[in-house]
Amino acid sequence: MSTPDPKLLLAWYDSHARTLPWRVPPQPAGRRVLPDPYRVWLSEIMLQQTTVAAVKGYFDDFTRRWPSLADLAAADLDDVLRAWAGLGYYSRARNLKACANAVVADHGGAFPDNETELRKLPGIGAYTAAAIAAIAFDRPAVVVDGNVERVVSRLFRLTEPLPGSRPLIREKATLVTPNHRPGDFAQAMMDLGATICTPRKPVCGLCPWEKSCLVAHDADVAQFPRKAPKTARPTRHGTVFVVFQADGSVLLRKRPEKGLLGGMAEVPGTEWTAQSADHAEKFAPFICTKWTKLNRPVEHTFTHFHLVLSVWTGVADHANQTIDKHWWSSREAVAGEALPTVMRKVLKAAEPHRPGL
DNA sequence: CACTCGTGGGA
DNA sequence: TTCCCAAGAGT
Repeated sequence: MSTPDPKLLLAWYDSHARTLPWRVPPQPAGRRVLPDPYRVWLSEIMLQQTTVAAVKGYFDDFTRRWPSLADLAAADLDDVLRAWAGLGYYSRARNLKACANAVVADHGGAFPDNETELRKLPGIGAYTAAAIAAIAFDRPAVVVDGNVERVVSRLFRLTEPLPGSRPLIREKATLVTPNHRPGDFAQAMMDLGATICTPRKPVCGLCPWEKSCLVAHDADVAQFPRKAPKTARPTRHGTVFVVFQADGSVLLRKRPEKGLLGGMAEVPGTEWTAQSADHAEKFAPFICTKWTKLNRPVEHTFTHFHLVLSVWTGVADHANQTIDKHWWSSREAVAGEALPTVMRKVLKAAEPHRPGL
């Protein structure tokens, strides 16, 4: 069995590359056209643990609104958070803004072209530094993401489960990464992982590396890469209060800057705890005389826990009361708030109780 | 090193 | 329905 030949993968990529908004298509032999580093960086941040389908719309919105790095550096963080709402992993949005500021302040507004300097920027880890160096600057960086882990684990039939196998995966990835067209090679690995060497039902018959793959003809290709067993997801409980005014506006507040959903908007509520302690009456702000508890709680599953929220709704007794660190969001404004998906679920559940329908 | 940190879609 | 997962980073 021969070592996987980069030329075979690059030839496959030349005819099968996905067309993506942040990408420059593979060029004819001898030509090299590099993409805008700003767009490469933005796409890489958005794509961290996030599907291409989910990213596309956000990428279009961001690049339309902030066409250049300088535009993003000049933006308000809260505007960036509002634009990011729904995409998840919100620390990415904060680091995105911090990174834009740092590149302007410390690098004259141009991204550094090497992994070492890229790695020092907020939100850019080992993978993203290598990806930007390779894709935006065509540097021969070893790019190891989830796709590469899967492809390499299969090519070399690595039986040790993740994450323990990572050092060996990197070693093998280094072995196959060429000095020629490293940017296209990195993107080719991702396209291969996304369209051929997929997690569940890989299409080995269409793979340019089938002949050099040690598991292509196994019955259990999809069992690679092997992974350590996952721990069970606990359930947390909380109570939230959807307070309306007669004009249909709703009371919101801002979550703490750090931690889960950091800096995002929410309706007021209790802490989320393991016990379903319903201290609702004690917590409820004294701005509504009458409260209604929804029959059905709102449920939402995060990466590491499941959340069950009891939802109480009420209409404020007096118009435009000022409440410290809260604000009233009008019907028109709610859509543009930095509300994470779980809070949009809460508002949707309370919608039948909103005045002035 | 192990844990935190979102979401929507597909099987 | 339930589970898994998708171009990881920060601590």
